[in-house]
Amino acid sequence: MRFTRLFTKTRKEAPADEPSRNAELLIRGGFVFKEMAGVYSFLPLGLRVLNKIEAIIRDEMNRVGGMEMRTSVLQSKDVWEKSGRWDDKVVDTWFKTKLKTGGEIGLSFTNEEAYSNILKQYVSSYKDLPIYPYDFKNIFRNEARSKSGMLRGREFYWKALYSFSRTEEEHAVFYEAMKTAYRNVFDRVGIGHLTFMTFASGGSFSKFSHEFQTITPSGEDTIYVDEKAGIGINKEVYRDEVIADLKLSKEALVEKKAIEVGNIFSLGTKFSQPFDLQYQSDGDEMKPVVMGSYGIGLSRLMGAVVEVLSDDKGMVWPETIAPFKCHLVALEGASEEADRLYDALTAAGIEVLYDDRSDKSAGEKFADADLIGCPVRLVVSTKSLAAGGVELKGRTEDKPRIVQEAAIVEELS
RNA sequence: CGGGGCGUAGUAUACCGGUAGUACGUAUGAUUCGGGUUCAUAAAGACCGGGUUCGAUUCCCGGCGCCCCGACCA
Repeated sequence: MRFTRLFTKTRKEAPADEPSRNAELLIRGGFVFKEMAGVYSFLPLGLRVLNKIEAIIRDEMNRVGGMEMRTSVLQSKDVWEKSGRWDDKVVDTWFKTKLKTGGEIGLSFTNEEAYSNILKQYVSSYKDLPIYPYDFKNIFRNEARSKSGMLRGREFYWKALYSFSRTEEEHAVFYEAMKTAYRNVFDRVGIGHLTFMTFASGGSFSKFSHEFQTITPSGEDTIYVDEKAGIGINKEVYRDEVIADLKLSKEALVEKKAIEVGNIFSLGTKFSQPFDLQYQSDGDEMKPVVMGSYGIGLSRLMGAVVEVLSDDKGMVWPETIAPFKCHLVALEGASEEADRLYDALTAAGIEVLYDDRSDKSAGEKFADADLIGCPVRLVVSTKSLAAGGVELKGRTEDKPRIVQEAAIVEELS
């Protein structure tokens, strides 16, 4: 991608009304556009990152047997009345509106009801189970106070998977597989070392739910972490008996602020009962389906990555989700060589953001490269050519090294 | 939802009851060419509604919006 073809621009100054680090950098870098509080549009650079995160999650969900589909955003009232969650006194974050014909509808704020309602039509036998459908979609919550940039939105993009199992035992096996899948996701997007599986309140069907909490001072949640054991306990269940139950010691637990980047939940028959979601067993008995829910907020995850991996110059994207693998800077007097290099890299399938602007100073281009945060920066200039090739520098490295032009493609492959 | 703060060019800010100033960005022309170079010129602005006043961007009221603290958060 040529820089001159991107319609977004970087900004030197941070918006005054965005004190959160993630939104500040994402807006300055031209990754997102703020529509209103808690609502962001994804610009070309931001969408590339979001798509890469999505691809990683999709891959991990498919590996555990997930089946991607897409539930609707508009939801009818009667479906939600079955679970009792249509009532504003029960759920106060609804966005509701009316149909021309008079009916009331809502914009989905979660998916349990939608899935239960759909599956009621398709599940009737033990042969139909287990199944693990999931989707990526925009979710709407009328938050009284959205905040912290991408971390708590009114409209956000998430992945939700629901498991439909025959028995508690079958559910438990899948639940464990999802723990691993989630670990993989956070490792692959580059924040695994800061992300801890955290025990949180479980509701009526299990002792605990599990949250995946990424440690950062800007986090909203308070957790107690045993870094050695790789386990955390959410403040909401931080009690002596819980610590003992998890075989942890109070001395090893350190209080930290963290962002909840994902959670997994055993639902039991909480939703299958009101939706009458049952199956006929091989012993000819009617049994309720055992459910679980597994969510990851992708837009929040993207914000969390920025929050924990950025430095004073800008964003620092892990290669797996960077908008481009390398940022090629052409300086005065080397545009022909830079063009050639861009073509060679592109032909080799390497993603390049090529700063081909002819009216910007070197300093400005370097500042933009740091802000945008691609893992590798290449500089082609008369100076680099005189030194024998192209300058290559990792985003977090101080000093560049010279690589021969002919060796660059191999170096980056 | 309770409390607090704030709404001025695209962005960041200043002043003011009487012609709204600056910087960044943008445009044009020079200049410079390895960490946001320098200079000239130009375009571009008071959230909405009401009130007070000869006159309101400024004061008052209401609305809307934004930010922060708290509450809430499958």
